[in-house]
Amino acid sequence: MTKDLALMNKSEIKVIGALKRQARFTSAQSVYQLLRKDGESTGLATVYRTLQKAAAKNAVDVLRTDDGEALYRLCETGHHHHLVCTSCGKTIEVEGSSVERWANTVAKNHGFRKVTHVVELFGLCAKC
Amino acid sequence: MTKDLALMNKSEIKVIGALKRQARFTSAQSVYQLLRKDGESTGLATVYRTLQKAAAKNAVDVLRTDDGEALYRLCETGHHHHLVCTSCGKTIEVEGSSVERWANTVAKNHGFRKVTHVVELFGLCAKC
DNA sequence: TTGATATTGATAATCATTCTCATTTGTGCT
DNA sequence: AGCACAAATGAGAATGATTATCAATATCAA
Repeated sequence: MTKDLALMNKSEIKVIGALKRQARFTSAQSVYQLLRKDGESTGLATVYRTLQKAAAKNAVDVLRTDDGEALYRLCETGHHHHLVCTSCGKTIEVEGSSVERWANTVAKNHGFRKVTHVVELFGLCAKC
Repeated sequence: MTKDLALMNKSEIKVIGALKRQARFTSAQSVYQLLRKDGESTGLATVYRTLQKAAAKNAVDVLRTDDGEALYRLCETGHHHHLVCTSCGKTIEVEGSSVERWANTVAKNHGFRKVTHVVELFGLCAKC
């Protein structure tokens, strides 16, 4: 969920605001370009700093392209996963309670603690 | 599963062979260093080429570190997922038929085709 | 052996991300 | 308002994994 605007400083408002306007996962570089087009003077370093801080506190979701580039997205709901169209980038947030249970069971069976999981789905959407 | 050695050329044998000796996910840079320590003259570019080709045909598994570095691993079984210790790197291959079913159902419900999924678990193993 | 073709290793080039640091901005205090 | 000091910022350099380039080398059929 989006952090209350009142709790953000000016840079965070600009960066997260720009991200909010994107419907799909967007790279830090792209966010930087978008801000520049809007006439903002925000620096690239600030964009990276802001996005990483936001990701660290789960305010935005992150995933990686095949070549390792980090993509960010401001999501609506709490914990969820994504179904992403590899052609047009359309992204659907999906629930996965069965996956959560499975992950916890597997972890417990092997004596693992503090387990987190990465679950993302990719494919071609109906239109593509 | 490992491609038959007879079908590999010399470079592939060296690179995949070095990877085979590693118990955990290993970077291309590390594989290169390992080969050098063994006195091999294999070039860095060849290591990258070989690992990527192998990954493309699912002969090795790939995952990414938090900073985007690609890590490779030669796995035993067919399609599976991993439970990785974030401290020592110990990796366990796990099955997830329930996850596969969930992924297919979700994809179908949203009209997606040719769906693939990324599912990895991270945590602290019993020893760490 | 010979010429066509594919592979290789050294090295340079790319490019996202991180680091550095001088400057600006924010904040509490008087 | 004026001031001291901490935090945030932006410009540009530095880093480091990955790619691209290309001449040298290995492969192999005829």
